[in-house]
Amino acid sequence: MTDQPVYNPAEIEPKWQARWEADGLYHADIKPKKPKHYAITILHYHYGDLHIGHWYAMTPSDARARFMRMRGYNVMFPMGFDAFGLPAENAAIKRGIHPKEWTYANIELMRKQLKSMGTMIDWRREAISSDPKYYRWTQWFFTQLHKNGLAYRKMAPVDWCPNCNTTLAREQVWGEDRHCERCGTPVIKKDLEQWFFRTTQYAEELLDFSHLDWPERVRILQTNWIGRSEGAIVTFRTEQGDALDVFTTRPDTLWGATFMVLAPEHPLVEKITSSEHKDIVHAYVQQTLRQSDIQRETVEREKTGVFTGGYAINPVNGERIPVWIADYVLMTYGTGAIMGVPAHDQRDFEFARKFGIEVLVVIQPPELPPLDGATMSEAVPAYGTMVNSGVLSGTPGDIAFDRAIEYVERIGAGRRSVNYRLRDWLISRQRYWGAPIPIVYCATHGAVDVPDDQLPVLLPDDVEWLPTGESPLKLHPTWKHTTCPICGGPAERETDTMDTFMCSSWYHLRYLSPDYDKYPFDPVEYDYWMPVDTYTGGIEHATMHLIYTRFFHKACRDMGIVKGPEPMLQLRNQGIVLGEDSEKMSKSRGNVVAPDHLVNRYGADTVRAYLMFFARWDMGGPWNSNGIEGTARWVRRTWNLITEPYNPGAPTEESVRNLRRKVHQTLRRVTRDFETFEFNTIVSSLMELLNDMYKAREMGVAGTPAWDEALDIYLRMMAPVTPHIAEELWAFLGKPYSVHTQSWPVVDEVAAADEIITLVVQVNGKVRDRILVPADISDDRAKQAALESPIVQKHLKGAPPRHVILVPGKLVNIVT
RNA sequence: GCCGAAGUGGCGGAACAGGCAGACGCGCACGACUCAAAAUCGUGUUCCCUCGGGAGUGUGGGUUCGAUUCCCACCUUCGGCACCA
Repeated sequence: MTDQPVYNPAEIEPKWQARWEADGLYHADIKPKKPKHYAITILHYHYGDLHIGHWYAMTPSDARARFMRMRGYNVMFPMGFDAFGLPAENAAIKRGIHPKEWTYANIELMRKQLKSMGTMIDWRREAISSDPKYYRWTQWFFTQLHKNGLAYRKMAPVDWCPNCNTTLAREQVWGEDRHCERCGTPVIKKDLEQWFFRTTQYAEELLDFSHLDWPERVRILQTNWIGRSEGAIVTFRTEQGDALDVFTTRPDTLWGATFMVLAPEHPLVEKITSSEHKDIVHAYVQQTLRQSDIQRETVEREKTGVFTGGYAINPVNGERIPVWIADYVLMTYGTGAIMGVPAHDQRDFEFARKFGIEVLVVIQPPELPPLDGATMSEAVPAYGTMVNSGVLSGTPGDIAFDRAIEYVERIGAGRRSVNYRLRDWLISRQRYWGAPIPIVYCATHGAVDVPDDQLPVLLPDDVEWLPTGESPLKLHPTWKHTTCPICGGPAERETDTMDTFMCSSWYHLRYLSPDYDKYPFDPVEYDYWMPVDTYTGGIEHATMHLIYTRFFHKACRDMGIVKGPEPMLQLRNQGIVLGEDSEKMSKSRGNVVAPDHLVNRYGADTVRAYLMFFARWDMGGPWNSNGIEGTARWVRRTWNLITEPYNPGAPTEESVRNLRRKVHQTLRRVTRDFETFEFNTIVSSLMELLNDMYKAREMGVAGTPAWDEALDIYLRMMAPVTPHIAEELWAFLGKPYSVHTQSWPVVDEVAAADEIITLVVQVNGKVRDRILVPADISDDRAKQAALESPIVQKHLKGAPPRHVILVPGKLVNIVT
C-alpha cells in the first residue's frame, strides 16, 4: 500500500507539458499520405488575463482536435493573437505605457495560461497581427483589393464613436440606441472621407451556404444581416424633368402611389423644392441632421415630414403626385426615395393620414370585404387582385408582382431589381494601434498604393497621445511626410489605420507559414492544409468576423490568391459561461471566475473536464463552483482505481462479459459524441464506465485480459479530455509513450451486443412490468412472454387483448 | 413589430430513428470509518398517496397502441434586427 503514488496535478501537469514541448509532440507538418485536419478556435482578442470563457472555448476544441488526431488525421491546431485595436491603445494611454509594450506583455501572459491548459497547440505556427512581418501582408492584401477595385475611398456620413474617437463599421454599431460595440457609447454621424471594401459586391454569393456545415443560427443571422429584397426600380420624373428612382418590393401597388418621399439628404431635394417651401424644407433638413446626432431612442416614432412644393409623374398612369421629404426614408437604403402607397403600406398609411393625403386602394385581397381608402383604419399589405390599375386591373395576386414588373419594363420605366441591407465595409480607423493603410496622397496622382517592395508601412514607435483624442499618427511631426511612388514629388501618407477585423480576416492563412516572406502564405502549406476543416468560436462573431472573412476569401479567390468557395467548412459555436449569479461575467460585477485559481486548486485536467461536463457546450450557462467537486472526484477515482493494488479474484464469466460490454458500448457513445461536439455526455459516459469498473473490480475482474483492455480503452478515451493524467497513468501501466499518439480504439460489436434485454411491458400505453428475455427472442415468443406476466394478467382481468404491439428489442404494448 | 433559440426534479443536465422520463454530476438525508472533523466509502433522493396505485417534461388542444420527441394555438425567458420601402 505504501508505494501507491498520490495524485498531484501540480507535479504531473507541468512535467508532461515540458516533455510534450521538448518532443515536439504537437508539431503539425505536412504528411502527404495522411488525411489532414485543420482546426482553429477563433483567435483571442488580447484583453489581458484569460477568463473561464476562453477556457470554455478552447478546451473542448482542443479535446476534439486530439480526438481527430487519434482517429488518424494529421491535425494542425494553431493559435495566435489579434493584437491591434482600440482597447490596447486605450489601456496604454490610461497606464501611460506604449500599446506595443502592453500588448506583448499580455500575449506573454496569455501564452503561459494557454500552455497551462495542456493544449495541443503547435506554437511554431503562432501569428501575431501586430508584428510587422504579419501586417506587411495585411497591407499587401489592402493593395490587392485596391488594385482590383474592391477598396475605394468616398465621402460619406459614417458612424463615429465619440469615446473611441474613430469611425466604426456598420457591423460594429449595435442595438436600438446604436452604440459602439466595444465601449457602449452611442455613435454619432460624421461626414468623412473614408476607405471602404466592396462587400456588397459579394452580397448574393454570401447568401449561399451550400458549401458550408455551419449552424443554422449563424446562417440565419447572416442572411438577415445581408437582407435581400426582390423588387423593382421604377423611374418617376419630376416636373423639372429629372429622373427620380425609387426601389419598391411591391411593384403591383404602383398605381396606388399618391405621394413620394425623399430622404432629407437626397440630392434632388434642393432642386425640387419650390421657392415658397424653401424655408420650411430647409428647417426640416437641418432638424433631421441635428436629430441623427441625438440618441434615436428618445425620438418619437410618429411620422414627421414636409411638402417640398414639387411634383412628380407616375410613369404607369401619368398621375401628378406631391413630393415630400421625411426622415423615415433613409438615404442609405435603396435609392433614398420611395413611392408612398398608403393603402398597402402601414408607414405610408400613417404618413398619409397625418398629412391628409389620399389613400387609394389598388389591391383587393379576395378573402376580404371590398376595401375603401376613405374609411380604412390601417394599411392592407396582403397580396390580392389588382384594381384601379389601368390595363393590369383584374390581375390575380399570385402573378401581380411579375406582371407589374413586366409592364414597367415594357414601357421603359424601370427594371427588376434586388436590394440588400448589407453595406460596404468601412475599414478606416482614426487610431494609432493598427495596420497603417498603405496609401500615399500626391497632389498630382491622387491616392497612390505604396509599392509592394516598400511594405510594410511601419508604425512609428515615437508617438505621444495628446488630450485632443486625435491619432498620434496624424500629429507625428515627420511620419506622414513622404514622396509619391509615381513622380517622386512631395506626398503625404494616409494616417488612418485599418479595422482590426481586416487583420483577423486572413489569420488562418498566416498560421500556415508565419515566417514566410515571399507571400502572405507558403503555397505548398496552403495546398495541403486549406480550407479550415473545423472552426469553433462564439456566436457574437456571426455578423462581423464571420462575414468579413468569407468576403475576404471570395475576393481573394477572384484575385487568384486563394482557391475554393469558402475558407472554413465546418463551424460550431460554444455558448457563454455566466457568473455564479447568472449574470454576464464582468469585473464591475465582481463575478469573474479566474481559471488560474481553479488550476492551482484542482489541476488543469479537472478544470478541462468540468468545462466539458457542466453544460451543453453550445448553450453555456451559469458557473457553479460546487459542481467542479464532482469532476475532481471522478479524476481522483480514476487515479485511485488504476494505481491501487488489487487482489486478483476469480471472476464469473458473466461479470467479465458485462465489463467488456460496458467498455465497448461506452466507446461507441464517446466516439459519436466527439463527432457531434456533445462534450458533456462524453464525460458522463466515462463516469458511468468508471463506476462499472469499480464494480467489476469488486467481482474480481481486475487482472484479467478484459480488465487490461478496459484500462487501455478507458485511458485512450480519457486522453483528449484530461491529457495529463491520461499520460501519467498510461506510463504507470508501462505502456509506450505517448498516449496521445495512440490510435482511437475500435468498437468490438460482438462484445458491445446485449445478450439479455429488458422488455418493457405496457398495458394501454402504461408501463406495468419489465421482463428479461434473450436479445434474439422471436416476435411471437416475446408477445407470449409479455402476456404471461402475472401483472399483465391482473390488468387484463381475463379479457383477451385487442391488439398486441411489439417493438422488437424494446417493448410490448397490450391494448384492451 | 419581424427573425431565431430555449422552457424537463432543489440545481446543471440525460433520454440521438415516436417506445422504460430524470442517465451522469451537484446538493440534501441517513449509515460506515473516526474521540471528533475533513476526506473516503455505502444507501436513498420527481411529486402525491389510503402502499394498491395516481400525477408528471411551460399552458391548452390534436395525431398515435404509445408524445419530452410530430402538428396547431398560446405563455415566459434569452439573443438578433428594426421606419429596410
